[in-house]
Amino acid sequence: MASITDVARLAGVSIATASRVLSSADYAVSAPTRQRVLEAATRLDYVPNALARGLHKRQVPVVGVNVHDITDPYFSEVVRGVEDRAGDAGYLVIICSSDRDPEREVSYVRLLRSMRAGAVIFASSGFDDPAFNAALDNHLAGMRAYGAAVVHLSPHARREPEVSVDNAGGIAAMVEALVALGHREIAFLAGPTSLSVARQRLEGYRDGLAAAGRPFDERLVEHGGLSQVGGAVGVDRLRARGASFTALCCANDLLAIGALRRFEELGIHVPRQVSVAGFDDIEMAAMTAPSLSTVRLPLRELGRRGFDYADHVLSGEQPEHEVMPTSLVMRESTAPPPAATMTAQLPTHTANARGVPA
Amino acid sequence: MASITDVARLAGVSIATASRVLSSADYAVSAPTRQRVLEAATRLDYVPNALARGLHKRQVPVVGVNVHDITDPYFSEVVRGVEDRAGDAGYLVIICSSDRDPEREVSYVRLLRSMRAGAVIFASSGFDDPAFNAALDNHLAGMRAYGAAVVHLSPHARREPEVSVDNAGGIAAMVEALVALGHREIAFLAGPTSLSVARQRLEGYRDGLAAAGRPFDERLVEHGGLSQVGGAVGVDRLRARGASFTALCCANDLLAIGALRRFEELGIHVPRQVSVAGFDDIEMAAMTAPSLSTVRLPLRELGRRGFDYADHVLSGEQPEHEVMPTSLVMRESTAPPPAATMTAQLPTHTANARGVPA
DNA sequence: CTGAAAGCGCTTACAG
DNA sequence: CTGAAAGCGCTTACAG
Repeated sequence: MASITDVARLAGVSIATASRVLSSADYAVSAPTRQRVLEAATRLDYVPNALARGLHKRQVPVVGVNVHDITDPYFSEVVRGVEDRAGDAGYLVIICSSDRDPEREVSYVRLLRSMRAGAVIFASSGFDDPAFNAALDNHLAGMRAYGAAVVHLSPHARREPEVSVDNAGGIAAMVEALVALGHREIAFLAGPTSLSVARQRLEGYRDGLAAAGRPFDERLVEHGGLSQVGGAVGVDRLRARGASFTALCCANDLLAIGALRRFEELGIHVPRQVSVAGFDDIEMAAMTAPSLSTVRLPLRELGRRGFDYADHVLSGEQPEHEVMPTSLVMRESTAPPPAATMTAQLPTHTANARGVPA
Repeated sequence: MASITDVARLAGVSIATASRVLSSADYAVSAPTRQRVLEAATRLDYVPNALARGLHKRQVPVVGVNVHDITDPYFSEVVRGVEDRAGDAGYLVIICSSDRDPEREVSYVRLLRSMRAGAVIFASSGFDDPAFNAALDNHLAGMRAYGAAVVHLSPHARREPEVSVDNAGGIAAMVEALVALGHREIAFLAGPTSLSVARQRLEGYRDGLAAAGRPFDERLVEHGGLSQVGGAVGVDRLRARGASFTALCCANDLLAIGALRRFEELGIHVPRQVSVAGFDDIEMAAMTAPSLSTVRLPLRELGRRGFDYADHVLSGEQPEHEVMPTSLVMRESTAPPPAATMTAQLPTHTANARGVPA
């Protein structure tokens, strides 16, 4: 492995001069000298040692991305966006799947700090654990101390994200679209209140209702895990309670797909008897039967902007916070409501005309 | 940012001693001294500088994973497996999505080399471009020179993978299962011959046929991209040619899903009129209608073994190569064949009884 | 069990 | 435009 010393020797210059031409900064070096150094470098197959360089620069061109789980399509898409831009800037991207485990997250950030990563991007939303947040803030402060950029793509410990997606606006738009289709009673399958993203989406549901002039009725809301099982359970709970609705809006696609499956099992036709809408537009959303109407999030772009933001911070700027718009994707799972409301048509255990729990 | 010097000073010992207790190697240090150093370290919130350490050790605890695209579920699953084990070993994982672009792959490996990554794992299969392979081999040699481990999870430039999945065996097992269901004419949608993985799977198709005592007929094979579009196109080509078959085995799930959709459009019932089988068992395979019979690959485990292999190499061992078994997942898309062959039942443009092109 | 010192491979003021 | 030298923060023979 040739070092800069070998290159300098072969070129017959000092290592300072060799460094000046090799480090690609535009130092004033005479053309012939520069030439000789470049030749020596290629001859020796010189590859600079990023560790040595980083030791001096106090950081290395590496960006860590904190995700819930890299196999979750939401996050792999965001990571890919980060990678798109990182590649252009000569940065390597490290993935940190914390499985929403505060301890793992802290330990990853500590590792990133120890590696003197130039930036961390938090793609997954935070926890409300104070002890954990203190430890995390401590490491983040340590990172900022050596000049690293810290970027959040979702709410994190009460701090506003630097770049984010308009969760509330997206759900609100879907609710309004459902109202425009003629729905008057729209139920909502929310995620767990412990997740800030889920809270934002629930907020969007209220906003959409308000914008459409419809009242908010908490009996039409069910909380649960953001999974298919959660969707099935949500449908059952709503029905057991005799909730009356013609459309079901969900906090994410998995929830919606779970609901779709459950309705199918129950022999309830979507969208003829009930409309179902998701959120995220994961790949699977286009493949279900019926295909899912949902809200598309510009995830890859979110990742790109996240890196750009970090890049700007690294060059000493103070970039603007940014909220990226979502877009509606109406497919087969939504349609105008049937003449009567669901409970009037469907056999539920305890249903009554107005959806009041029996 | 406290350095080891600060810790040593506060503890009243030399930095050599501080290093000996902090580097976690089991050096002989008196208990009270060790205690004082540890206290000083926590007091100062000391986080070791991995760059300085790596500069000395000539490598850093980082593993790069080369993938086609991190958003492809196949690869994100493998990466997650790598991450599972890397985490235990204190390694960080860098993802390198090369989009099957030789130049990008080479540039990523160069970057990994410059960062003195402890290991590279190639999850995606290689190219046959000689110029590219020379550049790649050069960087890989450079990495081995400083002690890095190089692991392949699929065939790469004629080299046997260190750890891999039994592609041929998996397809062969599916073909045999289809024969066991009663199918005698089984068509195959292969991937592009330029991909070694695709070649292995085609080989498996031949193996399975041979094992079941069925002849290989090249008119029942179609090549194309490993995508849904490729699946639809493959079905059309087979039919246009009047190929006669009761089961369609595909080189991957996307191909199979594309075929499923195409058959649906054509009004051909799966599995009543034709059985369809995939390969990979991506998440989507369980969600299609009908759900897809396929071959499950232990992808996460593949990633784990890949890291384990690297880890063993790093500790100076010479681990055994390993081929991981696949398993059949029979769902709704396969069933016994109809009494007559497809062409006898279905209206195709140029079909005739024996499937010979008109 | 502990310390002084050299060295890992770069970069960047500081002189000239 | 070029070089000598200090320093980034560690680890590890080498002595004692």
